[in-house]
Amino acid sequence: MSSRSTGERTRARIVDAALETLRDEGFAGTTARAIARRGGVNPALIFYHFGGVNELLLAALDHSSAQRMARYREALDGITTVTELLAVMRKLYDEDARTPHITAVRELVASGTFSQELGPELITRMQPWVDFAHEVIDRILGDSPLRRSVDTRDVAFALIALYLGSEQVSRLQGDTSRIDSLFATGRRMAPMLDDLLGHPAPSRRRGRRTTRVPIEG
Amino acid sequence: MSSRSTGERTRARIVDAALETLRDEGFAGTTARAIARRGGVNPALIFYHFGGVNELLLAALDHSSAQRMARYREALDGITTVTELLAVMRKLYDEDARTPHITAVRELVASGTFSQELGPELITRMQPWVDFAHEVIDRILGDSPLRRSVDTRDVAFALIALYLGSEQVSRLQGDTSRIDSLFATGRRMAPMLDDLLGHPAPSRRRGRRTTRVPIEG
Amino acid sequence: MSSRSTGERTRARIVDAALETLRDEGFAGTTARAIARRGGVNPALIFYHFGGVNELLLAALDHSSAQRMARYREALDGITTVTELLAVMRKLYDEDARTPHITAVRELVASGTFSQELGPELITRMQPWVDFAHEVIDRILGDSPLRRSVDTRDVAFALIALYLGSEQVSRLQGDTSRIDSLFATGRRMAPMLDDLLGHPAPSRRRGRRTTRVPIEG
Amino acid sequence: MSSRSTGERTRARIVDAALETLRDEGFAGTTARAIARRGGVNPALIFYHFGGVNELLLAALDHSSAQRMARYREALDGITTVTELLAVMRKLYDEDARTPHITAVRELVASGTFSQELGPELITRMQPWVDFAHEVIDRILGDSPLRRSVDTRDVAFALIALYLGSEQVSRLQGDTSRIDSLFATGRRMAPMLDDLLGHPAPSRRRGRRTTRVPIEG
DNA sequence: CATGAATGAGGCTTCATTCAT
DNA sequence: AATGAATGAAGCCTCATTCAT
Repeated sequence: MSSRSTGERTRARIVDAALETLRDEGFAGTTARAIARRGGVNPALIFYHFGGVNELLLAALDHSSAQRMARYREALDGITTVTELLAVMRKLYDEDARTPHITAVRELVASGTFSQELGPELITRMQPWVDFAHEVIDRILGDSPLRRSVDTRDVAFALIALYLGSEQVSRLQGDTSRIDSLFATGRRMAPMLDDLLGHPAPSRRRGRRTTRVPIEG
Repeated sequence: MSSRSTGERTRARIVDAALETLRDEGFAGTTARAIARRGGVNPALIFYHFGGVNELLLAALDHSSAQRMARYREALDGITTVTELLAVMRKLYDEDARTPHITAVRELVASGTFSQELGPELITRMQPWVDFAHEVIDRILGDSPLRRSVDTRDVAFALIALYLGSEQVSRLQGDTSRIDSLFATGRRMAPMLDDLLGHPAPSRRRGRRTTRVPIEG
Repeated sequence: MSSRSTGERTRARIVDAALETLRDEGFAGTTARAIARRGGVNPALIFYHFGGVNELLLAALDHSSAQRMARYREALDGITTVTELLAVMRKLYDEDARTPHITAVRELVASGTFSQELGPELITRMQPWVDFAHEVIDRILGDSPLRRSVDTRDVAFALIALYLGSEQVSRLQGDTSRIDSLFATGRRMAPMLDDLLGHPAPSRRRGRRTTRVPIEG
Repeated sequence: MSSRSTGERTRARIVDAALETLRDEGFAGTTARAIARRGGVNPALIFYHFGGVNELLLAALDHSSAQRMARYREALDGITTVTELLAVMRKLYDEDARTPHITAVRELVASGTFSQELGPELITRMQPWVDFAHEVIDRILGDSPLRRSVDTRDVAFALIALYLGSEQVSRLQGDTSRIDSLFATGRRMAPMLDDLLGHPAPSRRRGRRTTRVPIEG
């Protein structure tokens, strides 16, 4: 159905343009004019449809976040081991990186932190991700004895911080290969962590893995 | 000796004001006027002494970074275990948080990422920290078997990303207690990691600790 | 038809204001604010409509130049003698002096000479006038024997230099009467030059003129 | 004798630097700082020694003008024919162009025209040159019959205007060869003018020259 | 729904000039 | 005689936002 009204189509164009501008120009470069230029629309439409630039950015964040959350929930559903987690996260991160999502989010979080207008809205919008991370971690930790010494909310917080921080640093350095490498290191250590957590090694490799994971393993 | 010339004192005031403004107003709020107001100084002096706002911010970063690096080197010298590392880092982080340092650095990194002027300078200035982190990690990993599966540069990258990301998220949320909690969790897990790394448990507790660290431990 | 859009009218007002400001305040006094004040317009409109002060000045030059060029071409069409040339030039110069044109042009040329932005643009815009002058000179020199010793491009250059220089000096002195006087002297010498060039004396005076032109002639 | 006091030497350095800056950067680029930088002195010295930038520029003009006037007077002394005039002027112009003089003067005249401070001073300083030109023209015209139709003050004005205008245009175009060419054309026409003025042809060429001067003549 | 025009605030920066030393 | 520091005015330009059409 192409039943979307003209206005809806315009709104979608503007939202997409906003995300792309955030990714390509950064928050400071994401002005009404820059967004409009990229979207091929009149800058005044941003105000007409969204009320202002900040409101547009939040709408764009909501849009992107909803899409990604759905995907994350689907992909991480049923994950119970670190090994699985990392394998799936690797894929999800690739997707995040292929869309403007991750950079746009980080730019918004970074630059909205001191904005009285954006700050509170960003906190609200980050909470579902914190809860979701917590939920996944919780599931993976299961009833492992580690549970007693680990605050799962801390781990959720750390993972989100690491996610944002990694994107930040690699973006600054203009080199994302370190993130690939980090995932690789993570996956080599995952079995060891799963071992600590009392998770059986993946069935297809049962009996072959040990705690010590050689690089080529 | 208070033999500093008038100019040196002014420059120092401006540098301090710049760091404080970064911390309290964020990068976008760190305008020449805002800095000058905070420093009780004529805005033109920023250009007279530093040539421009960006140059001032880099000078401020250099200043803060040099101080912290000296402190970090001194405090982490000789550290060989995760347990020690976390204990010292806890102190260092507290210091970082008491000064404008950490927030200022993160604001600069976040907002300078898309700046053609700041970006390259920030990369250069971040490198010594990356190298330093790598050096410390390297020392702690020693010749542990884990070495074979862990890329120490990935760990250095991850720690720096986690450092920046944690500050970012807690600053957005306006709540730094999560970082305290994270450090606490880290310290409870440290002995386990040290165990994995083949480090002997701290002598005063020898024989009492096991891999499983109870929360109240 | 007064069907010009609001924008066109505003642009025209700004262009006129720019030329008048150049004439009355000189290049250094032709700031965005000064132009806007004179045009009764918000200074930001200069940037909205023209992109910048320099761009506006070039647009104003183009506007004025196009008008004058059309008039010059029309008025000098078919002129073949120095006598005619001076008679027509006298009129054209009066027109130039009644509009902001001539002073504006000279101010732009003078002050744009060292501007990397304006310089090249001014050269480009001066070329048609050089070509036009050359064309007229060429026609007047005809196939006179003088041709062999005179580089017509030199004469074109000299006339333009004289035009700009005369305006410069008389403007500095705040006295334009010298230019009137110079034209008068020129017209008294014109028949002599035409004689040298082999042009017949004007028909209505045929047979009466000689090379020697008495002042009262 | 190196009996010049330190102050005098400094003043001279500043004056030279001012002229060079005018020539190389134009009036707008001739700021206190730019002059001081070029002269290797402290900007405040300009105010200490001259009272202000404008006063310095006038002092520099006086300095340069006095030197050139002495040279012009000496070189043009006794000149009575157009041919001689052009030969000497060719040399003088070369000198003018080798020093910052001519460009500096023109920049000052052009940019000072609208300055309430500089304008009147420039008029005063230009007058001796107008008088001098008039004097030379007067001598060359002698008691030629042309005298009756030519206002010698107009010619003086025209020559000065041509001098300034030529420098202006050639400076804008970044090409001084047209001035060489113009001098050459002038010299080819000079004998004809001298003929009109009743001056005998130069003795060494007596009998060979006619009114018609072929280019290769 | 869309547009072009307009506005006022505020950004960085440069300048001539003065002052204390 | 010389210097480094300091100041206030003014320049250009960009932005979010609003309004009339």
